[in-house]
Amino acid sequence: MQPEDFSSEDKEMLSWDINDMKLPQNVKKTDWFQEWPDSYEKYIYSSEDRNAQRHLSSWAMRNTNNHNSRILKKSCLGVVVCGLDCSVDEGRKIYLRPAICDKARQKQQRKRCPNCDGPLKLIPCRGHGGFPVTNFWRHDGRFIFFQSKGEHDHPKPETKLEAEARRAMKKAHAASSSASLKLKGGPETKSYGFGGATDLADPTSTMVPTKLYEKCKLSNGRIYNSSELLQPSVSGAFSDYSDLQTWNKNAAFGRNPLNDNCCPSYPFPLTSWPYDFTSAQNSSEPFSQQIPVEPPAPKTSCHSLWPNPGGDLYEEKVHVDFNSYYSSTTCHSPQEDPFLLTYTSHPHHPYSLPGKSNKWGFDEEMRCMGLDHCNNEMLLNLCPLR
DNA sequence: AAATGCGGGGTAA
DNA sequence: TTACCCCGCATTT
Repeated sequence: MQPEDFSSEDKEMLSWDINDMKLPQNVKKTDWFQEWPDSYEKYIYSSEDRNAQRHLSSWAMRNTNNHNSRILKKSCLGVVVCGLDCSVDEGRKIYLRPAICDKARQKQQRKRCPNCDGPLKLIPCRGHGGFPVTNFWRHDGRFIFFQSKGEHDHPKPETKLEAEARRAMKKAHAASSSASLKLKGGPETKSYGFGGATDLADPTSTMVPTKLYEKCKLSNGRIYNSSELLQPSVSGAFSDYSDLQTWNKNAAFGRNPLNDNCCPSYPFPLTSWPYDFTSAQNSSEPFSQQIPVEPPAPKTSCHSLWPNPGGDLYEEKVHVDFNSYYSSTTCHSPQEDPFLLTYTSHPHHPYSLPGKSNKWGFDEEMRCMGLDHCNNEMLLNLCPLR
């Protein structure tokens, strides 16, 4: 679209700044929640959007005091990598999510690489003139305005959900290890990053805590079986990113190769379709409020089938599942651990989308997901379950 | 336990 | 003034 094609209203929608005294209120079209906002972007979300309400991002963003209670400012913490630059299988790298809490982050940095036991290293974000990328949130009227400044100059970390699930898993492993130690009276489990592997059966009926099971379901839409939960694994690993410079060039500019892979290369390692209609029906938010009015054309094809698209990434299992799974844990292979995240710059599955401007990246992802949803059965057939 | 938000206070340009 | 940062505290998840 050429600039002259914009109406004055469109221009108003584009020209606002988070610091303006007055922000546009005649918003006709709210944006779909962006999980990985990058570069200099602005979005207007519905005030009903739970993810926007919580100022969520899959980048590790911490609160920053800007002495302005009207505008919430957050800055990026970067990504935690292995100090020895180790690789997991197929060259994947470890990209952990920095803990948001200062104390927890210090603690995290004393921990070892889950893959090689080397030291961990925090790569700070310097994407905004040498400072961390900043995100700004402002609630105004029926909308939540979002603005980001800077381009992330580092790989994506695990999402919040992945990190949480990993923690939960580690905890459960510790618990199960100590339980087995008590039972058998001796150390016999080997640590694989998450802790010792034990042969548990169905997670719904055995030692895997229900909470963990739910958490794993929640993290990316999959319901893992116990062998997946406990197999030797390394979390937060991505491939082909040993050279950050390459990444930077790739990410230049305004986009990130991950965004090109809106769907996993191994698209649907799902043991069941994750959408839970009961949950959606029970949603406290009216469905109509969750859908941005007049969504961009690409996603309209399926948006009516997409339940609660602006819905809760992190609260209601279903939506969480999708958004997190598809946009961050791209390119799963059937053999992969659920938390082995891959990072490929060469999408090779039939559902990847061509390069595009970052602006609609997530919408495209949503479209992709919508398509996936529409073609659920077909795709499940295409991608046999383990 | 960790994430999140708030706000006091500091530094540097 | 602006834009960073650090810290402690309270609340939520």
